[in-house]
Amino acid sequence: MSTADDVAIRPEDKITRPPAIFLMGPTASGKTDLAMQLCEHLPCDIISVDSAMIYRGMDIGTAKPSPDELARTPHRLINICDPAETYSAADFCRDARREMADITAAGRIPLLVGGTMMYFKSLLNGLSDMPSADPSLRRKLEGFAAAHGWQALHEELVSLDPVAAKLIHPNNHQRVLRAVEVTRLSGVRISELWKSNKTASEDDRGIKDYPYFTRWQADESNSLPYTVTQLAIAPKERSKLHERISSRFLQMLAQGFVSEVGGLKARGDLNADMPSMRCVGYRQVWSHLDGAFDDATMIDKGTAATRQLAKRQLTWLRKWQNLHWLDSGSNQNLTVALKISGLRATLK
RNA sequence: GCCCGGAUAGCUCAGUUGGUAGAGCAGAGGAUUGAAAAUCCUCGUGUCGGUGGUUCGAUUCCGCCUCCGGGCA
Repeated sequence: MSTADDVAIRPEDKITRPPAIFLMGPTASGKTDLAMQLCEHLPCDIISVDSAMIYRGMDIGTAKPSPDELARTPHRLINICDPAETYSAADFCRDARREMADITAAGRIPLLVGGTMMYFKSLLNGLSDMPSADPSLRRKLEGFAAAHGWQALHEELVSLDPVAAKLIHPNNHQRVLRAVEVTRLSGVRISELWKSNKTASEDDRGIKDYPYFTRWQADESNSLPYTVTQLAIAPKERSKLHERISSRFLQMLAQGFVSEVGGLKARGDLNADMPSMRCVGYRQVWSHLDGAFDDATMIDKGTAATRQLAKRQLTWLRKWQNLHWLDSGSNQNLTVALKISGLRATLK
């Protein structure tokens, strides 16, 4: 296995690593518009980094670009799954790398645009080599939890992997389950695969009850072989973002969001627990169609969920390294983005 | 006009047998390795509608006033 230095200091890498651009930002910040503008000035092809736009038939609620826009500026990794399917960060890494290589081979620049920060992070740093989800094992573990309590499954994790058990809150069923799953399938503790450092908590914000923390250490053999310009866009004021979220949600409703969800519901093979139907907006409209609450409540809950999503996206971005910030309200973003990318020489 | 309820955190409400108060939601901060638009953690001082009275002490009891429901005329 190579170390960070092996890779970082090879001078030819600096020369041979092709360019790529990341454009990140919270929902409703204007990413798509800016990306399409960039495409008019750079030889870029867009790859969507969005865990909801992957689904076919989920157009209005995911704020997917219109067919017109897609015809003019194609987006890769949109409409690649049926809403009954699941997709993962690992699937994304594999697909995105394939598309990036394809774009690069054509002499063009991959422009990755989206709001799924976990996907960006995984792509950039690489995921550790661990087994993927095993539905039948998950069913078994969920059954165990249903019978004996989630606390019991967490106790199981304490015996299998005490470090992970310490890092994963017992209430976080999803991650407790995953940690047990990995150990059961691979025989290796997930905390080893994370390459966790057992360290005194130097940085204990948010995890002060936990005496360990981990760093997501890039596996250099896995990390992205590109020279990446990383851009983030958001309004300066949170209140401005909230306004944009609210007006965009109303606009989605005016475009027929409720009947879009109604159509998906009418298929009969989808349910509210699937990842696709847990997406922001879809979940609230689904419940509304079930009669759980009226229009006004659905709008309140839908916009609140969107605001919460945006907040979590900003939490990722706030600590992101090597990020260049753009203000959604500015009209200089295109100029600034071109300048930062250092790719003026390739202007069309 | 009269009677009965309400008036407490941004919202919906609980509560204090009189010792200045707490839930849910919203909001803020954080975590984040195959579900990630997911999942989870942390954070609650607010003239307890106004005003006068009783009291050592009133958000709590009493009077009046204002506003909002509902009922009767």
